[in-house]
Amino acid sequence: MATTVWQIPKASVKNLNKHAALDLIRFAPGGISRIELSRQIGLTRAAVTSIVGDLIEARLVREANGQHSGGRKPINLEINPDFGRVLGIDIGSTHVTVVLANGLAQVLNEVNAPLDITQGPEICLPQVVQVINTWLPNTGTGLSEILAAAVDVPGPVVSDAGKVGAPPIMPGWDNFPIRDWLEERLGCPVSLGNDAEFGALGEWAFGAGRGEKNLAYIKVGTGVGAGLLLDGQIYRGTTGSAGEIGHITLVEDGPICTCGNHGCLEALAGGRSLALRAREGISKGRRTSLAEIWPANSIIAKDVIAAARRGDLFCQQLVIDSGYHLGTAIASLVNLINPDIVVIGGGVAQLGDLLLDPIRQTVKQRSLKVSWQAVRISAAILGRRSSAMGAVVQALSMSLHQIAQV
Amino acid sequence: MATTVWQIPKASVKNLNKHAALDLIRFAPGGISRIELSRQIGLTRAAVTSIVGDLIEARLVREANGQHSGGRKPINLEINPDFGRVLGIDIGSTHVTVVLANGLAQVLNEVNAPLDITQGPEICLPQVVQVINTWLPNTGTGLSEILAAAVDVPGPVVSDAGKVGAPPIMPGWDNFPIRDWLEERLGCPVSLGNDAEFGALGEWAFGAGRGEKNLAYIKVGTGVGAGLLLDGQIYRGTTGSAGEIGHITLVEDGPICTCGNHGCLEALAGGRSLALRAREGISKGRRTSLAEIWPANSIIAKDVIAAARRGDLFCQQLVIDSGYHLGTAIASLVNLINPDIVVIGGGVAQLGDLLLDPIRQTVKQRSLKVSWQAVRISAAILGRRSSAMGAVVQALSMSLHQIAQV
DNA sequence: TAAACAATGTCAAGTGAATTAACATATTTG
DNA sequence: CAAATATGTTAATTCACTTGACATTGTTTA
Repeated sequence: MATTVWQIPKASVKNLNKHAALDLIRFAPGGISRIELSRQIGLTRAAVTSIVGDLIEARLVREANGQHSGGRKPINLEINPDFGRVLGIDIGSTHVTVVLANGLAQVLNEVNAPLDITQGPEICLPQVVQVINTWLPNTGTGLSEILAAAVDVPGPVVSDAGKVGAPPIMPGWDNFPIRDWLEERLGCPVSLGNDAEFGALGEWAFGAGRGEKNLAYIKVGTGVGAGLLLDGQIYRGTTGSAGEIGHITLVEDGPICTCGNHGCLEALAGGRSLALRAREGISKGRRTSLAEIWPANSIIAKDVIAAARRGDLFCQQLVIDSGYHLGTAIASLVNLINPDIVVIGGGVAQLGDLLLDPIRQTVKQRSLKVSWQAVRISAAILGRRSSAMGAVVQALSMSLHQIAQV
Repeated sequence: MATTVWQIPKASVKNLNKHAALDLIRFAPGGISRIELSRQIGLTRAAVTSIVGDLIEARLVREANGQHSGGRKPINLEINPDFGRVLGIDIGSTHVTVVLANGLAQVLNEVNAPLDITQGPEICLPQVVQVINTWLPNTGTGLSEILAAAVDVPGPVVSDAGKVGAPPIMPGWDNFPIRDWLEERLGCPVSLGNDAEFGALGEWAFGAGRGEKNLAYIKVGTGVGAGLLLDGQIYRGTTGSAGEIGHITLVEDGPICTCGNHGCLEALAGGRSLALRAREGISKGRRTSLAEIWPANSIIAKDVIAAARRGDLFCQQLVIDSGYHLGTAIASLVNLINPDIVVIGGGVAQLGDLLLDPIRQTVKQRSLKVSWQAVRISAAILGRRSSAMGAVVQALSMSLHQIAQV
């Protein structure tokens, strides 16, 4: 099993084993004992006793109960939920979700608010802070109690700089110092990431791909993007734009995409395309419950998904078509990446096998046997919250490892 | 810069810094000083002095001369070329190449021999050993002087087991204990890898992608495969079949491929396809110097490449067509992986820009701006020897780090 | 040319995270 | 209840690394 997500900073190579132990404790479902730690890290029991002693003294870890067999009952260790609280902030193209979590990454409270990302950072970010400032006191938590926060946005991120690259969906955000701006207003360390990347992290830590070594999370929202977790580490690529599966060309002269090209996956299977195809169908007189909506061009992807769920055959077919296109692109990904699991997230993933079956079928047909036999294709377990939970994981990584530093 | 290729075994986490220093010395072009090591590893000068002292005492490293500026001249360090010799063995579908190298990975001697991989391991492997046994004594090196060897084969490898997965081009090799068999006959540790994977390693260490963090090596031979080096580490995927770019579907109802599907990249742009398209053109009466060859179905990819080189316009067009198909698949790879560099290797890569320009053009057209702007697309510098050199790097990794262990 | 400066490299004492080897504790089993 | 088994702790020791002083080797300046 992969052990670390946290990129260990150079200054702490010294305490490598302490950080390794901390991550093993964090991500072990149901806790882990000292002896199991010693086996996995490769240290002696004595060394682990000493390391765990430090972690308990720092109030990061506590002892709990677990099961056993044979001799003496092992003492289970888990993160101390009261060591502190963090925020996970998921900024989408039309909304923001903020999650308050404790040390165990348990969600204590949550808030949603609409947002229009095209309005740029000067409008959006103050809105986000405003939402937090009015909501947080009601949860019984002061802003000063927050140890760290992580934010994700739907575009490629230059993570060292805390800015976004050149996102087509985020006009005006280019070069704005998102992380620094938020750190100042929230008064705590902030980490900036990509939504699909954090989705991958969330599903890896607490979702469908728990503990897998190689995971791809496909976020099918307004756009389509992938977050990659390879050999147990988030993979960002050279300029932070790895995983841009949405702009793979599938159909030579297909419909035009927001990126300027034709026939991109996003233009064939994304939320925008789903709505568009629904409207086209209606104008051609296809039989569907959506025909009642007026004006027809107010139909959005959410409507199509809801109708498909209710049993609307036309909308179900639209979803299935999306599945085949997604499957084609995912087959390429499976051939190239050879992952353990592909997790499908975003709105349409709620439809489960209706979407997944055509994906699975296409992947089986279009990728190498060794690769498709090894891969599971599942819907996101954390659903709408995959990315926010990934942000929580990231925020906890920051504060846990920072405190463990000394 | 990426520092390690060698996957550090658990037992040596203790000497982490010693291994880090060794790799920095190995891959620093023109040597590296103690002070530079201390900066890059993050240790004090005193600690580096001690570590380097150990390495010199073990005869792995020696002092050499370099340039300076300012105060005292730094003493450059390099691997001691005489610490030992290794073999790099590249098994292709029709040939085997064996390279003898010293500690600095300098090629001392080389041998080529034909081979038919479809004859299975019981025929091929004894042939390989036979080639080595007759050639090696002439180089002034006894088999007993070889510290380690690395072998690559053109199929997915289960590297822990030292066997191949389920390669379509390698019937009969499935489950044969290639590594163990060779270790016994050669009397030294052997590492088994995939040809594209070792090609990536070779070009990363001494070729076109020297020291890059994220590199993809595309081997265009009889088949088409990619080796991936991500975040400075070889990436193999879950079952060792990552990088199978050759079986990405490009054309829905395209020509049939060896894998059973239709329209795979390999069936459109691989060596087999190149020869096939040449024969088809001839039978249609196209004007080409290849028409002289008789019978027409004896034409192979090598002939087409040679003709294109001589200026045969028909053959050049075939190569350009291959370039566009390769470009389409590489555009997907660039979108997904966002690499620093894509290195094109194999026979056709000798043609340089004739092949690369259509690739570059297609990638520019079909991938995201942030990604194609960041990526270089180059031909392999090591040419035919990319994989064999990667094998040398791997073999040296084994012996250097094993000796440094204690 | 000598003195000052600058950078690299080494040495010796001290620190702390690990190992080793013995012991303590808790739970199941005969 | 004793024996067996597994987990966890303790104290002495080891060794990689830091600290701070010093040595070496080069350039620059008075």
